[in-house]
Amino acid sequence: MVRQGEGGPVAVTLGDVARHAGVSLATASRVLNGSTRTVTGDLAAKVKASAETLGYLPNAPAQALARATGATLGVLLHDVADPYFGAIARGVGYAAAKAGLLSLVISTDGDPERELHAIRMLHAQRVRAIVLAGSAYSDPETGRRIDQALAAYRAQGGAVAAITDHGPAYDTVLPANRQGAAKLTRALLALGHRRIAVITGPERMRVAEERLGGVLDTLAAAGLAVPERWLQRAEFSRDGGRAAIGRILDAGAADERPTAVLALSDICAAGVLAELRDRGIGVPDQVSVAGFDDIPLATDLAPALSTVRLPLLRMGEEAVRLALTGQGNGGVRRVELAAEPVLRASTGPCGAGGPTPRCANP
Amino acid sequence: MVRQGEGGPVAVTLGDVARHAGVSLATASRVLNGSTRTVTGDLAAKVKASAETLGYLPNAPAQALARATGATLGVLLHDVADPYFGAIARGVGYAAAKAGLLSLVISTDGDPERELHAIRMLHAQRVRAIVLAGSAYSDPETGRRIDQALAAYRAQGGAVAAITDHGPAYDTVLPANRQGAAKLTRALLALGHRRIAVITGPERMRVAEERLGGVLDTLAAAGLAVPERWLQRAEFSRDGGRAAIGRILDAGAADERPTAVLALSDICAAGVLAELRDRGIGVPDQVSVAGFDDIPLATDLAPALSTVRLPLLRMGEEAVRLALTGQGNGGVRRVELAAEPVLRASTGPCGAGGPTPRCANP
DNA sequence: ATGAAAGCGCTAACAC
DNA sequence: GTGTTAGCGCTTTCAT
Repeated sequence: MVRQGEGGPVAVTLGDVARHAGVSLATASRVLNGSTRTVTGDLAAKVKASAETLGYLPNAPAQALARATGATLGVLLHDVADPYFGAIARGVGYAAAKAGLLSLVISTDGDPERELHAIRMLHAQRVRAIVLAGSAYSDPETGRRIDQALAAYRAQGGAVAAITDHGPAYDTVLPANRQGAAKLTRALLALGHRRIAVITGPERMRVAEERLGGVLDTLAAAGLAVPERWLQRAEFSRDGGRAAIGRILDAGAADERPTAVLALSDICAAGVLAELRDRGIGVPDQVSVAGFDDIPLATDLAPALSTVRLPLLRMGEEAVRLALTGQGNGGVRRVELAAEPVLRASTGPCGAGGPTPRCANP
Repeated sequence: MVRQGEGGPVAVTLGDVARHAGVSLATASRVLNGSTRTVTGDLAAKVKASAETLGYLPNAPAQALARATGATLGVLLHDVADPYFGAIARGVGYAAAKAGLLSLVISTDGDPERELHAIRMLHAQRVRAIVLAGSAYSDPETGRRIDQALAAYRAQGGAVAAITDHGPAYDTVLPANRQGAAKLTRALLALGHRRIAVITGPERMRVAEERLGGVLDTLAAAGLAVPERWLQRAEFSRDGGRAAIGRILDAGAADERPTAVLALSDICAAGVLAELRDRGIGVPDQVSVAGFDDIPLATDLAPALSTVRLPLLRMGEEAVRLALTGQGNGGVRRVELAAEPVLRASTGPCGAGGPTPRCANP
């Protein structure tokens, strides 16, 4: 009942190598795939030579079956084509490669159902680890099912690590969203801005909430509050940002505008910049704009975007490290990664553009 | 000799489901994983119920071993974090998901050795297909070894598809690099530009050569040639573009400047724009700039970048389709995808900025 | 240090 | 339509 690659010659197996080298299957396995047991250098050489001449390539699924765990790992994210996730995927891939693993990347577009399905697929694949990079924001019901799926996976020896908070159950890499946001806010205050608008993400999105918290707390500490019309929620996308700034600008007269707009994601900020340009509003002269993440694009926007730098690649690498080391030993581990503001051309001192903007408290 | 997920309970197997449902292994297999054979609706329901209550999850490696082919596919590219490749990876992932496959993505940074190694890993995984998305430019020696590795993979039933030309051996998705470049060039000519500089990619990079060919031929047809100092090679990266435009500008006096610069990749063009801005050279007033690819970033640059739109997502999807359908039937298939110029704010009529630029033939 | 052999979980002949 | 059974290629115990 042997099926084989459609019409192709069947692959060279370990058995072939063993026979060719005149040793047992066990010995061949030991030399070709790291075992604790040791083999005479003499035989080892012979086996290697045979493998080489025969062009032996191990059958990974067979190994995975026998070892009960594969040489792969999975990453769950919203969209690989999004620069934020692309960079994380790269970091994960890099660390995976260093550990001899291949990485399966799955774009879920933030759809919890697809996320759930993806977890099951990865579990079925017996991946060594799952990295959660999409900022999960699901209804409690689906959230619970996702946690269950993950728990089942872990119960069978799988490792899970999260990037940004996905609940207390997982080892997680935490960029300093809150502190980064606070620092950026202080920088804006130092520039004299008092009339600050904020564009944040969907309500259930943890990263967004953290960042928003950092902003609002800092503002509060300075005795400031953000009027409701200047606090907009938007998808973390270009169009989301564009629409949000539109709402802010349309909410009041021209002299009732904020002097600074803080978009809690760079991709959003790009939309803000675009809309501002279309409306002929000068940045940073009439209004300062800042983002968050420091995706590569940030430098290339005009004006170059002030933002908070997140070590995206590093976040991916760190998550893999977390997942691959000492899982299940002590309690849950959390590694915090610093996030520093980077001030570029899109922000300037309040009132720089002339007498128009009022820099006082709204 | 049963090893199991570190300390965890062992997984529910098909056997468990069969026993629980009171049917044979074969029957359970047939209902749970599509077989041609049909099963009574009655039994089928029972099996499904058992699988559900037991929380059965198939063991993909075991299936792959038994079927001699896995439920995965691999994509080889330079760097997922690069917007061009990120979009392609997304398209591949999308099509893969539609076919019920998971996708392994590997960033090789264009290193032929790593590419070779990656192919072997993917082959070992028994992936169903390999998509070549990195524009291969290797020395002939490594190129040959890569072709061999791919041939071995195909000999065992693997499918290969390429995005952009990777040699005559593979089914390939061909964006109209040459025609797109030609059309863009004609658009520049129509704007009155005659003094055109070109920034292309590394010499061995096929895509770059195709695009360059399109530009040069079109120019030649108009009786124009690009002076050597205005034809620069650069890595397809931001810094590559930046350095290249620097060389062009430094090559002559200010009145010896090109009136238009054609960068054969958007990411390069972003660098060009940055350098121009730093030098205080107005775009498009003093010099027009255009790119190639139409990555999402292009719209967000200031001025928004004129470029050639490539259907990146579609390219990825199409490659998967190619790989997954009728491989090995007729000869090699090539699907051409249109590439249309998109004129935005970074290009303008020659001489628009005042009397300075000479729009005549250099 | 080496070999023989028993599975890992599943699929697909083949028989009924 | 359903069950029996022989592998798929590899790892790992167990004996030598």
